[in-house]
Amino acid sequence: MDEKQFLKGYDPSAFPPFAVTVDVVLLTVREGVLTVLLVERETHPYRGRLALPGGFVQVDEDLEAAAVRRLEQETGVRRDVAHVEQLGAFGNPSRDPRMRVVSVPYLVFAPDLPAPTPGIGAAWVAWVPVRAVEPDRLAFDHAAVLAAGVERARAKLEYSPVATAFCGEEFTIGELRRVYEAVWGVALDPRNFHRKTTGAEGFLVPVGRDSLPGPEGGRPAALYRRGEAALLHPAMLRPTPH
Amino acid sequence: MDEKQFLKGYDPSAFPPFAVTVDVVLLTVREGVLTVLLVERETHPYRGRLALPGGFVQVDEDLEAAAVRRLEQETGVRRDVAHVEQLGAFGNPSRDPRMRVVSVPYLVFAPDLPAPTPGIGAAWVAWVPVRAVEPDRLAFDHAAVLAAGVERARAKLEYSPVATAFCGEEFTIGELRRVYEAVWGVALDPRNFHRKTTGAEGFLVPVGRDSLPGPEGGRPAALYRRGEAALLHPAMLRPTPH
DNA sequence: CGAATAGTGTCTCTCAGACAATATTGC
DNA sequence: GCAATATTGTCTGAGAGACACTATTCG
Repeated sequence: MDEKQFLKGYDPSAFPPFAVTVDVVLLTVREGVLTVLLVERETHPYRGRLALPGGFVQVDEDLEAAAVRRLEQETGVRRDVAHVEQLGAFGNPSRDPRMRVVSVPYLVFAPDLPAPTPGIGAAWVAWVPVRAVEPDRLAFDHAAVLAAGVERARAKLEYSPVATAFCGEEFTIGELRRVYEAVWGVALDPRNFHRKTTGAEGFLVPVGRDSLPGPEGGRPAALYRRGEAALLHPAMLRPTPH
Repeated sequence: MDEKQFLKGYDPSAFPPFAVTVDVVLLTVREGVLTVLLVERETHPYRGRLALPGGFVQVDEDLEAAAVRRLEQETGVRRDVAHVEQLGAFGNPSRDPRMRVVSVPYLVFAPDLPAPTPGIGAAWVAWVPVRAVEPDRLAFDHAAVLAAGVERARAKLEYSPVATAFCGEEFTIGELRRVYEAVWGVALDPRNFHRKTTGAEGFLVPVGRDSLPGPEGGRPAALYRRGEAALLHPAMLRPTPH
């Protein structure tokens, strides 16, 4: 049988049927606290429980396109103001009581945003500080997905410039430092942080203007934009726990 | 409608039908060269083309279990002599001409092994040096999967002790150095390498015996096993390209 | 002025790369 | 001895954390 005949006669039902979903781990920093967007499910299964936003991938839709679509539908965040990366695949056979589902979560970093309005499939949408999330209250295996996302975020800040995705287009070194402090959950020395960020080749580009002084007073800070570097040299290493 | 009724009346065909496969990027170091295991496909699509070993996930089978099963079926490698980690999800809608397929590749590091015998779905199995793989000759999107696996391997050697998975149970510093040199494709200074590996807390545990002298002559080397550390402190950084 | 934040400089310690020197094997 | 590999040690420079000090704003 030649390939054409083979394809024509091909029977998809010969393969185990799966559904594929995408979930979105949307992280931001609000008031100095690492925060994740959660929805309350309004349909079974796990109706009424908190969950990551997400949904089924359509037949001709790319995985990342599906995640970006759900992101826009449920939160109004456009992909061009955010960093989006795949977090892996979660496919434990018992993770969804309906049928066999493999979920491909995407990790998104966005600047602080106005509170989103509930969208498709969600009764309620809110920003929740990551430290306040009770793992057992999340639907499906979303506690593990969220934990993987937070750990990825912490590691990624060390060697890539993605922390800037949590800031606006222009930002000060102090704002960037508060991002690192929120994601890592540690206090950093402002003086060493300034020296290291401005010293890392291609990380930051000075805008040439100063910020307005903040509500707390203090000297206005120089504004920066993100530079071209894809990797941080030298890396911004987390303080060692011991 | 309560949850029970909902589940009872649930119709899986309401969701887009996907197939899910696992692929295995099995890397080893043979004669100082980073090498990947490839098969020749004996079925459509891409019949006769080179591909990564892999196959469909069964309905009640965990993703990693499916990858380990294919690994054992096609190569005889048991998971306890190898390092296995998920590499992500590849789900471009056009990646398989038969139907919509999402593949979840797994990255495996194993010590040098005897040549495997062809297994299910493969006409031919062989070790191929990674540098000799012609990307356009690979089936599906396996060139991209392989590239992701090799890049992950290179990065992972820097901050984790997984390089030891390429060695046997007991190994010398020189054998470990040749792993790093093969994966990174660079020459390393044996003296600095020795100082750094033996100095990294928990990386290596001395066995207390020496290896037999090699065929090239030279002083016998002390044998080591892998230590308990999950992360390398300090990291083994790749030489910067410039 | 003091409080708050921004930014510069300095000191010390760790660690990376370069490479000298010594140790132990086979031939 | 000579070639090859293993191992220890030494030097120098980059970069980390600790922290003194100056700069600029508001009240």
